[in-house]
Amino acid sequence: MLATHPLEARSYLQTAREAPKIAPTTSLDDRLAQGTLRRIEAKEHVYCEGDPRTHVFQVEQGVIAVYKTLVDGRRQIIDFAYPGDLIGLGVLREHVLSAQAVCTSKVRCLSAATLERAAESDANLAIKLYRAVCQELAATRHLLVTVGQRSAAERLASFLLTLHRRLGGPSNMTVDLAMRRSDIADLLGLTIETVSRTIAKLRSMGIIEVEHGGTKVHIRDFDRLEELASG
Amino acid sequence: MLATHPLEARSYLQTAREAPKIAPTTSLDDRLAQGTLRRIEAKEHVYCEGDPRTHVFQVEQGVIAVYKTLVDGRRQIIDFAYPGDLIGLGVLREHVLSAQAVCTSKVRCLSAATLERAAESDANLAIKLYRAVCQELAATRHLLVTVGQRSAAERLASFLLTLHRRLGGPSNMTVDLAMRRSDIADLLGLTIETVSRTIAKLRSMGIIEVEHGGTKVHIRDFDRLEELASG
DNA sequence: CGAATGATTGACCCCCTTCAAAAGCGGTGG
DNA sequence: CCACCGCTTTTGAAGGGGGTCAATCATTCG
Repeated sequence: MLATHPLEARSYLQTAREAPKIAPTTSLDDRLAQGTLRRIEAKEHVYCEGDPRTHVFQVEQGVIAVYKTLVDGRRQIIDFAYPGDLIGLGVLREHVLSAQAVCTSKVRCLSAATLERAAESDANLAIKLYRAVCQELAATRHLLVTVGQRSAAERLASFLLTLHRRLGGPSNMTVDLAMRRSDIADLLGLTIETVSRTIAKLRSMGIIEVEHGGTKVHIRDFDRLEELASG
Repeated sequence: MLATHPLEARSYLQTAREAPKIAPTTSLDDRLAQGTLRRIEAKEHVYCEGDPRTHVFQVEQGVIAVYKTLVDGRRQIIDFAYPGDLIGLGVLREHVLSAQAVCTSKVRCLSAATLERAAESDANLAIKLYRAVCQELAATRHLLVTVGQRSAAERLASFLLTLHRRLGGPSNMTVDLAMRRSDIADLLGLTIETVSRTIAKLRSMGIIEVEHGGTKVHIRDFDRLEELASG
């Protein structure tokens, strides 16, 4: 059967002759490696709500905040994307969320149309996308539980532990808060004042220690932090 | 709430010769049609957190609440799954959430291992799973924004509109609340008392009308309800 | 009917928000 | 070097939205 899509035709021809640039079963990472690298300054947007969804991005360096704003300006951060994370996946032609760099970052850009068309004939790739979205779904659900059910202190504890799991290994007890208090507040459904006060409270309880002008948090009592986060 | 996509043409194998039980490219719907139908009584569980993830389910009838419980009993409902929605997808071998019937329901059961192994060699199927999870991710994000940023009245309005979009067509202004107040509360991160009071408030504002002993809601002023939900 | 379950309503209180001010913390330039 | 400025964070005081506790009402079902 002849391939009908442009990309498939290309891959098919390439496989038959020369070494293909994009083989029928290249991995997601192979494809991403081919994307161009883009540098994003702090507070610059990777994409905005309403933009045509032309690309999918993989964070290489830095932190990207993915968020939704309401008409009156209220903002809910859905996720902080760290190196390795994919952002911009979806089924719609336009972005429903915005993505903004928390600090100077680098992202690899990959054509969404190409990627998703390729996935239509490459089960391996499609499965990878499926798994990536499943991971993201799990993270979003976790945040939903935190925001829907937990107190301010519990939310902060949960947030710090998530950062710790994602950044430092089990031994590294210091996590770097690249984001501002307002970002943490908008992630956890709190105000900056409450975030600040709650951090102070955790500090006074001897659970954490704040360094470097409030940008680094050292976990002093990991067990109590976990207890707080789960309760 | 993984909505499946429209049934596509049957695989060429099936059209060309006999119908195989599971052709290399059967659609998700074909596969689901082969699953056994299981009746679930109200309050009965489809699966529980910690159970081995042996099956994926598609709701055929009724409503299934997918939720997570904290150690102290607090509960966050992640989603109400309605007919057509898929539940139980994921990458882990065990369930991380629980699923419980809100009212007497019917679900179609499909072996998770079989489905996911089939997806590894069937791009078409894998893409369908990918899209289904994307849909669910979008819905979960929407709920997260609601719970993280909106007031009680706004949450209720958002909830009612979501139900309306899902159940009644644009013309049907009456939505059936199959679930109890406690379910709505646990979905929206409120208490049953607040849900009750807020419904009363919307009623006194002339936006909704409650019928059938509190189980049905008639939307009297759709525009004001939308205004509330988006604000 | 009477018991059980769920929904509503009331009174009180607390956690978090809001409003306001002060204090850090870099940068820039005189 | 330090004064100044903008930005962010911290801290304080006051108020409110929703939680908690408790009583009443409604509905269903044995």
